[in-house]
Amino acid sequence: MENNKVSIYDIAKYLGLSPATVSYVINGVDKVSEATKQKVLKAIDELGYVPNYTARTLSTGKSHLIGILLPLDDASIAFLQNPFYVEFIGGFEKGMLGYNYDLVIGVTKTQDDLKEWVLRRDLDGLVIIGTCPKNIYSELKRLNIPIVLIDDYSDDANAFNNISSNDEQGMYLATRYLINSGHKNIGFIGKPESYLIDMRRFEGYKKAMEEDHLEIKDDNIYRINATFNDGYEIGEELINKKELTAIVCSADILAIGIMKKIKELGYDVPKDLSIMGYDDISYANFVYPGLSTIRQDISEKGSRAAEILIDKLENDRRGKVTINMEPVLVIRESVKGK
Amino acid sequence: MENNKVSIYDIAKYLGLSPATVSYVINGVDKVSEATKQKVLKAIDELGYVPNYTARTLSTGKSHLIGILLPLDDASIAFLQNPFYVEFIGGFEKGMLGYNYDLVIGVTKTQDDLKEWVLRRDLDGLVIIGTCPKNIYSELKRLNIPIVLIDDYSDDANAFNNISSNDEQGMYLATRYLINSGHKNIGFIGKPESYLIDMRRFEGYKKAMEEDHLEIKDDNIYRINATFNDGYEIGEELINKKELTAIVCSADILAIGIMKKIKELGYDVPKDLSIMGYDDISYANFVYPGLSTIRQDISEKGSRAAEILIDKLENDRRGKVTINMEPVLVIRESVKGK
DNA sequence: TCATATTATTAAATATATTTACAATTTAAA
DNA sequence: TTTAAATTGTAAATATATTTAATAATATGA
Repeated sequence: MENNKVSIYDIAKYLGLSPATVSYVINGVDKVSEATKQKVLKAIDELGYVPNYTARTLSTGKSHLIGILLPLDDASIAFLQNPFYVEFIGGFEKGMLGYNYDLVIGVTKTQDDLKEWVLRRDLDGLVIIGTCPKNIYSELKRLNIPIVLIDDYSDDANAFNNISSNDEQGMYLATRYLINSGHKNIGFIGKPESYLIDMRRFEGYKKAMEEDHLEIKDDNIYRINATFNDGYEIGEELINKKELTAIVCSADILAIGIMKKIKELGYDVPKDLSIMGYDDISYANFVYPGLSTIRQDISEKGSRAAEILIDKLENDRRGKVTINMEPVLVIRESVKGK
Repeated sequence: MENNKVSIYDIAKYLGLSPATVSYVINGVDKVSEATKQKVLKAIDELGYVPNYTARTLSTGKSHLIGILLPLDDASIAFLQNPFYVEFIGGFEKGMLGYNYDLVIGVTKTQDDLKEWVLRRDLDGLVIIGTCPKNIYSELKRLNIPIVLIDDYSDDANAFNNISSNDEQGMYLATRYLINSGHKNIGFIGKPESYLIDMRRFEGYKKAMEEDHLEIKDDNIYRINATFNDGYEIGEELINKKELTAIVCSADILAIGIMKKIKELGYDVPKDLSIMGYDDISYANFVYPGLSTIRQDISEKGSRAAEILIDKLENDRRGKVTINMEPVLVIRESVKGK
């Protein structure tokens, strides 16, 4: 094998030392005299040595690789239309700063692939975004590496490190803001029966409504998927329902779709309908009028995920961590007082 | 080292064969009788053997890891507000399907880090998005692995595999569409002197204007960065310049910022100003009115990048590949005939 | 000074898969 | 039946870093 790479053997030979001594210096093992250490450090610099993580992994069993699973399947591709992933990854890398871990992306990994993927690469840890297929959790447990689930609201997820947002509180804030602005007939847009995240948000809506003894009418609940198109398509029905003065949406992208249709039909937001979004994606501010919404700090989620993994891996910490992040009300122009 | 993982040694011992034979079966080396092969395959299945890529990498020198460099620094974070990266990665993974490569994300890698990063992980290939710091190219060459540059319009980039869009043609299409719609006084929004990509787009604008003997006035060129905020801030100036009837923007996000300000001021798009974007990010369709723009197929860029790398790595293909993708005019509602 | 303790260094084993060089066996050809 | 050729298989070397156990060198105390 032609190979110009410098190994600890080269350095050892160059200095007339053994590879072990060089390894000790590199790893800061306090077994080497100061003089020898300096010589080794100098040689590393001179020869341009770069540690080979592959060999290190083989030897230590730690790859310093962390897998991140993005669900890129058809069902969730719409979800990608918001910059969630990149923001998350940015935050994650920030949290990893100073620790030599690399992030391996897994897209379209089915549960069959998943286990093999983790094993063959000796992945040290795993971050999974979104709810997993039901039957994968026992498999995950068996992998025996730290795993952080992001926004997985299933019961199974409770057995893992877990970062999510307090969605009930978030939607409570949204609904309360509408109520406090004088609205009484408030619609809910989302699929509480299909998606756990929507269920939790529905609970917040319900709590606010019941607090003020406002009626929750089932035909004010519009069960559609969280995509622009689904919002766009329901827009006409919403604007034509005159008793409805405001809606809360379980996703900004939905609200943006609804808003677009309403304006195409010649109506005005918020005059003809007040709209609350959820997520505070950047485009919530970019559309006109600016969408009032609930912010969850995605980048923060990323760095918290990194911290959890680092703590597990570097300090061999046991036990599971659950973080429920508090959402914040963001007021722009899509809601009008009544 | 407590270790429950199954190696080819375990399989070899289990069957009374040598590890080499097992390796041959796994790698399809035609040196093993059908009978032995079947026995080995059966044992692999029974014992749940998963090949260890770390050991394989050490032995073969090929890591089957490809690095992707996302520029997450301050200057480009605004660029992230469009879903470019995830769409690109999605396309890339699609192109990689069936080949066992994994994608390692490098964010915030400075050029110092970069070389070490590639070496220590034995990266087989590299994808770099956006223009690199000037002095990094010679370093890249020395890495001696296939590299694909995406949307790098610097001269240095010519020495590498290269995927970009025909931006001149794209902006030509945009400008021509405005001219054909009857506009004569057309502004250009972008920074042709600072960004190579904007320079190329400016060339297309110029070509269309000169073709019809329309004057390019320097005070119709607005040199701002491609962010929502910069667009938003220039909006008022643009709408107040009454002789201007249309503008071409070097990025959708810019056009969206301009549009928002104009509407906040009570003006109408396209009645008071016709606007062309560039990129066709999903939000070009989500805003009201829908933004007419130029589409570049990002996902396609990703899969082409994957194909180039695969071809180099699997077939040991030499030479560099240059792909210039053709843009497409997308007509929505932000342009009005005069 | 000798024995013991401490520090510094090395040889060898380990982690796992691949590959080269070679040995053994079988088949085909002479 | 030999010889040659092809097939099937193995032992050992290799890739690189870590780590254990052992040894060598030095220092300390009696």
